[in-house]
Amino acid sequence: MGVEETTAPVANVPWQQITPDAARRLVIAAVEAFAERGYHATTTRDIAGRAGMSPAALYIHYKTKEELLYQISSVGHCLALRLLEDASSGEGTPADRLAAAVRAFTRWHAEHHTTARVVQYELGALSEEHLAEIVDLRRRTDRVVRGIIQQGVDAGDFAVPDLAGTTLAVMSLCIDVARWFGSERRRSPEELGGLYADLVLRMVRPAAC
Amino acid sequence: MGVEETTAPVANVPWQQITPDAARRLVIAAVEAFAERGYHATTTRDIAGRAGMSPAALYIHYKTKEELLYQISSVGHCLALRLLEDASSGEGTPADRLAAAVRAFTRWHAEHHTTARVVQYELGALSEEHLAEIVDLRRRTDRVVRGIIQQGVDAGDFAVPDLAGTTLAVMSLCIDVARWFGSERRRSPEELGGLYADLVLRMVRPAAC
DNA sequence: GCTTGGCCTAAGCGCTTGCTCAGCCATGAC
DNA sequence: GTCATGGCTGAGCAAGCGCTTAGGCCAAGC
Repeated sequence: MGVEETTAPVANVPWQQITPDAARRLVIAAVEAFAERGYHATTTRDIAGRAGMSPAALYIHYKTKEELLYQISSVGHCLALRLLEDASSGEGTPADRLAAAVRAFTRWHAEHHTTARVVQYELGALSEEHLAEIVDLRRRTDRVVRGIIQQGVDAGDFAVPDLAGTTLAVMSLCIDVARWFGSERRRSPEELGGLYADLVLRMVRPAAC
Repeated sequence: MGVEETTAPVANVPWQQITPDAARRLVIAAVEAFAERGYHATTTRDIAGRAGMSPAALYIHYKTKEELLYQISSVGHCLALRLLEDASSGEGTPADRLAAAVRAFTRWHAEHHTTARVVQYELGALSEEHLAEIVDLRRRTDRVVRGIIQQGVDAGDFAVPDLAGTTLAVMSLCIDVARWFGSERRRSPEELGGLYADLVLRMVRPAAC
């Protein structure tokens, strides 16, 4: 509903793939509102108002308020997955690729922290079927990162006693950026990505030398 | 309202300091409900029902639904702060104390992940005055952890290029446990505390030897 | 035995919520 | 011209919300 199946490159302008224009304006308004106050505290009147429409206009483009959330969650998760897959299939050592993945994933959560907040913290409001789809996307995301770390271990570059646990910690660190980013202004998404890539490499590096 | 000022030891039985019994039952019911569905999606009827009372009984013990949230948030933040202060003022090297702090903080977020979820993710629903109080508690919490890391740097035990950023990352890692813990059963709070203490020590350890 | 005060309930008030519906208006095909 | 169509609005419905009120029950104090 509103998303075109496309192999077009991931745009830097967000939500470009959503048409028509009114549907896109609604999604952007919903992201803002959901990020600010949460899904349940946001009214359909508020969303429609931010998009410059009457409440009824929302239901021409989306069957329910939940479908709007699903749209945001779906697009966001697909984007995050593609970011990680790109980093994973890049050039260089496992350390290079892990650093690239963490940098990209962190940057995305910082740069689009409003979207990321909705994507990461409002899963509970999805319907059962929609949630199942999203959970599957998250599993795939996890697998990509675990794969990179596994390769580093196999190559002898990393020393990781608990692969699943370390993967979880790495993902968790990046995701939590969405929670606090914006409340402290001093750090840019790029700087943060660099810092986090460094910290993660330290986590997987062998202790002795 | 319901909290006794006390220097008694932190009890393992949660909410023991809240009297009378009915007020405590309400708090416990509210924690469950808020953690499951979020503050805004929880009704006062649901809370009262879980506590075995009529909706009106809630308002004998708490002026508003928000005051219940504040109670939970306040007690939770004080508890977390005390955990970290205890670890910070303990014996041993900075590395020992940092490990102890991370282990305790992580364990708490895992063991009481329902409470922690409310404490960490429902701040936005607090009133302005209550939020200000809580934000102050969080600043103090942050300072404690930064203090430990600073001591390690001063002693030459740690090599940390960005003190504030690393502190943020350490706290963030522990806090995010509340988001996902419970969805994967395999790990106990103790194991997770050990794993995270190890990962954090790796993050602050000097690279060369 | 009566009063007091703490704790509770049934009923419901005023309001907001997600969502619907009848109808308006610009556009484009014929 | 005319008629269908897609995008939109104003008005409003049924349900559910946070919270209040009037009053009942019962143990403790005198």
